[in-house]
Amino acid sequence: MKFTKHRSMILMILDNAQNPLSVEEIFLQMKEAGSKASLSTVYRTMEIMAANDLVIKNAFMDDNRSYYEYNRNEHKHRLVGTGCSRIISIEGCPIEEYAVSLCCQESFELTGHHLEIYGTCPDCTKKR
Amino acid sequence: MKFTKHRSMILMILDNAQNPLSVEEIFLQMKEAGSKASLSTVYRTMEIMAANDLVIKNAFMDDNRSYYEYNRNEHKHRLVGTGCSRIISIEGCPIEEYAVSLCCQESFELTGHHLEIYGTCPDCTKKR
DNA sequence: CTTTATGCAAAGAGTTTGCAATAGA
DNA sequence: TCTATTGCAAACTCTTTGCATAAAG
Repeated sequence: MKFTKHRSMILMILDNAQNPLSVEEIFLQMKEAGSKASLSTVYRTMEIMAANDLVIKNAFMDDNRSYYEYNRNEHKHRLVGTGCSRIISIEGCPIEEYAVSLCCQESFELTGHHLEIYGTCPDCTKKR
Repeated sequence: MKFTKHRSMILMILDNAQNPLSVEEIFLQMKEAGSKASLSTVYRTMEIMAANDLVIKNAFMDDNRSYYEYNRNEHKHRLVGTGCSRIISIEGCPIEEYAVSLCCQESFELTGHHLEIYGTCPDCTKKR
């Protein structure tokens, strides 16, 4: 796997992103930054990067598009304020132990999990 | 919203399904059962049913397709086989108690959470 | 009878692919 | 040099839409 201008730009964009980005969003940010990469290059690159664990492919958006985020190799969960998108990182993992025992019981080989908790933050609650 | 043959058949299929079904899967099952519904009818129907909370639209398969499941109005989590999309429903909610105490501690008002556990099922593990 | 649902075909998104040209190691 | 990457256009898949017809309430 070679490291080209396009690829380092993609990684930089994802590294700076607050949220997972769609291929089109990545492509547009590249364009803004002066890149002339083609859309198919971005598609191909994202696939390769996901296969190499440089990025994580997400599908939680239910709009039939793929989203990608930088893989920081850290296991994190978040409490997300649904009113304002305020985010609180959760210390530790409240589900790991459960996931292990569940997989053991079902004879699955555990590969991961996704957990996010949603709520209304104090400020948003006050405003109502 | 009118109740037609097509619609009751779709609900019946989803009610009997073990997993969320793609539009195409629903369409094929209808065909097998003798229905001549068109694909676009199924697409339109699923959208309407999701808007009316009769079904739940899912997007966790990361193949950029929509999946639908019958809405039993119950809180459910699952263990998803990443190799074959086999799904095992989890009994109870392993995170509810934690979510409540976390929100209490952060002065958030809990509104919900998303939890999904991923693994490789026994069959997929064998095949490797 | 009025409104909503349906079938069909065509259009629209998002994504993938073949191939020749290009650039990294 | 040699192989991996890129751009372009075309192809592909999933989904949506317009419109005339059919069926439900």
